[in-house]
Amino acid sequence: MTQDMTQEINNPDSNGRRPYSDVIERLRSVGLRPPRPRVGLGKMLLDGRDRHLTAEKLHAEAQAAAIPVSLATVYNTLHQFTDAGLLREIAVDASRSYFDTNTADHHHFFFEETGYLEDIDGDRVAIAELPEPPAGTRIERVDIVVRVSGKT
Amino acid sequence: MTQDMTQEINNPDSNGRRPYSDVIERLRSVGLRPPRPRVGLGKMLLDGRDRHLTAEKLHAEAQAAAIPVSLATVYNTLHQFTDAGLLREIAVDASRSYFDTNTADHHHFFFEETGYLEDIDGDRVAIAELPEPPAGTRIERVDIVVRVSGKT
DNA sequence: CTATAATTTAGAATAATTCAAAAAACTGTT
DNA sequence: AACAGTTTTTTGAATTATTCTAAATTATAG
Repeated sequence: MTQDMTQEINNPDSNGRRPYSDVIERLRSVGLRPPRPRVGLGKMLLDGRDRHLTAEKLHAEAQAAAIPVSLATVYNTLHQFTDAGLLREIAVDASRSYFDTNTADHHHFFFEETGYLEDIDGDRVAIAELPEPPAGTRIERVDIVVRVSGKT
Repeated sequence: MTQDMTQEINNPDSNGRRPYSDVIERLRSVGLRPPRPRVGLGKMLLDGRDRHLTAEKLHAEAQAAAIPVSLATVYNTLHQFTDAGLLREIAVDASRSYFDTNTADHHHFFFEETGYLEDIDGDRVAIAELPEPPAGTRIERVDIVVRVSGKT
């Protein structure tokens, strides 16, 4: 390897695209450096698709995509991204953590049988009334989970 | 012990109260038999107080109340009660399961720093608009979690 | 290119929960 | 009150998700 990876990563690839630079910029903008595993995961997580992933699933996908990251790094990265506001953590199932690549205002359908999550755009829900937050606190977020089950 | 426990349990105690019979009736009404550990936990869970408990906390309370149940039984019982509709399971924190003794229509404040949960009566919240459930499904429940954090 | 700091890694450790097999308790029937 | 059949509980091991730790690697600034 004659050329170092920092360069290779930022330059246009053989198709003329610059596959990593967007991710690197986003990472930089939230104060995260761009080591290769983090960038690799960033590319999978921050490509604009709205997805709900567990750490295990992301790890498996990374392996499949020939991005060799350890599970510990997957966990670290998910939490770093969440802290930086690039992801959101959702609690629906008590035993697994789901990370949501959609950080816009939105809510979820939760399919009780399958554990599947589906986004509900924020503008399709209207909360007409909500109590004041307890004294000394401020509302960070309102999460709505609509639990549905198959009619059968 | 000359008298068997089944009787003792159903009869008025020395204060003239019948501490177990209500619980036993409720269990029976949902198809659960009244073995002693289950009744003991039922007494702690179904006494009308609105509480949010983890399995560990309930186990500790039971020990403290001289109701010797194993942790496995606590888990079994919590799930049986939940399946029977006597409790509700809440997912807010990914790592712990909370069981809610309040099964009426209501929602929650979640204090992010402490993990504490506070009830919001169902009539203090109004949802003006909600999308149709996905085809082939029916809404089981709408859970709203208002995440708050200390102003400091 | 080197020194320093940050990051990743593998694997051990932890925490919550579930499972499995044996022991105990409950039920309905005599 | 005793019996047989079933349910429930128990203990401790097993599992699963996640976190931690120390060493090795990689990135950054000078």
